[in-house]
Amino acid sequence: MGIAEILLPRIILYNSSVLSSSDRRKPLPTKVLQKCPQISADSKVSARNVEVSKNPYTWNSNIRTRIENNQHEEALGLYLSMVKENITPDEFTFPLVIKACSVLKKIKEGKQFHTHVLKYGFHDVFVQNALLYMYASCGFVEIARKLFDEMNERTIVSWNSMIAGYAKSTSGLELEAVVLYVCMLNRGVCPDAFSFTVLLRACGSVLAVKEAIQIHSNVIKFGFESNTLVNNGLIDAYLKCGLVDAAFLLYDRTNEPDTVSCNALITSLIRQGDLDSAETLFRKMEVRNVVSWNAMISGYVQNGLCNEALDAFRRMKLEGIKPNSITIVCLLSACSLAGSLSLGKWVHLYSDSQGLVGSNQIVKSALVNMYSKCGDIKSAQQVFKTMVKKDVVSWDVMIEGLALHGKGEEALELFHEMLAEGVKPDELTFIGLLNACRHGGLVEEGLKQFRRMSVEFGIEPNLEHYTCVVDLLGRSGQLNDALKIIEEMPIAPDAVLWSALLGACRMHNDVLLAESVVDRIIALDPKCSSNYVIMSNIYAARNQWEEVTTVRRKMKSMDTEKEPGCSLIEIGGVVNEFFAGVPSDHPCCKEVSDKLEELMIRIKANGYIPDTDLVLRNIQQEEKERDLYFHSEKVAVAFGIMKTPPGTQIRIVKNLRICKDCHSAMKLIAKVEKREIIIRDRSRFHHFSDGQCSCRNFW
DNA sequence: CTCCTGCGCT
Repeated sequence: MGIAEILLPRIILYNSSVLSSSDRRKPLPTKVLQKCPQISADSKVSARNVEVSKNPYTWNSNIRTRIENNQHEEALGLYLSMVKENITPDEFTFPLVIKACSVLKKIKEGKQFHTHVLKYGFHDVFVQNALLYMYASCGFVEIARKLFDEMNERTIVSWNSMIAGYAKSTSGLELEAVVLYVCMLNRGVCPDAFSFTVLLRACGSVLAVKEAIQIHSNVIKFGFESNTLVNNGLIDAYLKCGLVDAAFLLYDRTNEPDTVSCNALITSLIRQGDLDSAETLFRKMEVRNVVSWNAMISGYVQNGLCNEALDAFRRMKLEGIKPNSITIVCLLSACSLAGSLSLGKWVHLYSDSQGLVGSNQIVKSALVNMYSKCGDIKSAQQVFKTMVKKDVVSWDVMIEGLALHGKGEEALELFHEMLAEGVKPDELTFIGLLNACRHGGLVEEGLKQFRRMSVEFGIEPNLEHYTCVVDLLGRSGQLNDALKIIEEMPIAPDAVLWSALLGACRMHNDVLLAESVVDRIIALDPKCSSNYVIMSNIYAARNQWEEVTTVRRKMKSMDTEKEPGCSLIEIGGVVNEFFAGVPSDHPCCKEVSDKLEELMIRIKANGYIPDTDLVLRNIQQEEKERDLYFHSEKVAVAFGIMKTPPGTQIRIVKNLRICKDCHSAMKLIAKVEKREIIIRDRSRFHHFSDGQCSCRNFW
């Protein structure tokens, strides 16, 4: 069976259609060849041919073929075999293998080649250029510059490589690209098309409209106006600087619209939030390549449209376009968003079979993220372990994953490991850490890390960090300390931050503080319904029904609606969606209601007392209980129990936070049904089993 | 032989 026959499982999200059996997952082929077959063939050649294979020329052209086919790992493998065969590399070998290091960002191997170069004494300009670019593309711009300054002969490629190094740098050195370009002109070196394409990459960050226009005038001056590559670079530069009209003007003036410029426009439209126009442009394109499809898939995912993203992926394959690792990363994002473990697993197997995982850190980090977000923290940890090179994002996603699953101590341990390996933490590392402490009830530790971040690591806490700390203190009952933090922080608090405090007020029934907090929230964001809901919850819990009515009237006048609770459960490849309330539009609604009633009776016999304080309306006890019964996660659980064999794990994704009542009900359902129930809510994962929850009541 | 625009991880 060929790889092309593997089909994407037809997981239908937000819809109850049935999966057709022919589309089910088929066994996957074995891994891609790691070794290059040509090597063994070469080593078996007869004595007559030995002379030929001793010649580095044959090896060089083999290496070049690999590089042209994007098989950079294999190219480096060939070099090793070559050395093993006692063949001395020549001045043509090094530019090739060093280029492979640049593409793969293998600085360690690159440095080794640098040593070899010095040992063999190859100092020609090709080797020097390759080294220069290798250091620049691995982020060592200063080393590259040192090499550049020491070169006794420079070609236009040397200048372009150095300019590219600055232009692509993320450390604010983009301006240096322009400085060097001007320096080059002053020395009488004439730029070529490459000079402009690399220079234009610096636009959009430090370099703004003014510089883009200046570069454009230089393009005209040196006669590269009709060069497609340069023109595309200009279009992209204008888009990134916000001169969208100018970009479209350049695009319209082009005789033959190019795929690359179209892709840039699509990306820009998506960035502006205009998905419809992006779609229209995409449909009009005559030639669509993998980047075009990736741009659309990424656009759908950014807008939360998982179904459309998957659909685009199917159409892409039908058009015969081969997905690349970027496609995989986008798909994994969609899986994380939908919380669909089965789909995520499929994407993992599929990308492995296509050789798209390999040692790609970004794909691996996306996998770690997907497994954590889909509730399979063990697989996330397994993938993480296989990562040879870990960047700050890899550590961040793993720490955040452990936090989501309430493994606070493990997250802290990992953080120390990260520091020990010399990786510098960033803002998101601390979001992960603070979340880990929040979800693990580690108040002191959380405060310690919060203080550390600016003092030791020079990272100033942002609103999100403050929200974590306020939540951490608030949950543990230290409401005044939380308030103090807000009052003393150097940045202006937003509605979300105040909401964290309001939630804590609800938890500890501090109605006085809540009243002053809610006023501040309404002043900042009058439309957000959840705060009115929390406030009316506080009043309802104290039987202050008049106040409840006032809040709800105010909420109505503000034209806000409560976001409806919604839970997803995937069974046999179909995602079933349940909203709060008696299910009415699901094919099995009557059976689900009956099953739920039955479950409630059984857990009541095991000590379940409905927490009717949580119900908003002033209604009779019995009705209050019915309101609680039909929270979406309870309905979804009843459906899951009904539709799966005894003992099967149940996984649910919920859009809001799980409520206290559902939380205690789930513990008992897990116990009486002898099932493991895993619920992902807006804030974290809850693993229920045998009457307990993994969150130890911190959430 | 070396520099080549567009799409990616919390």
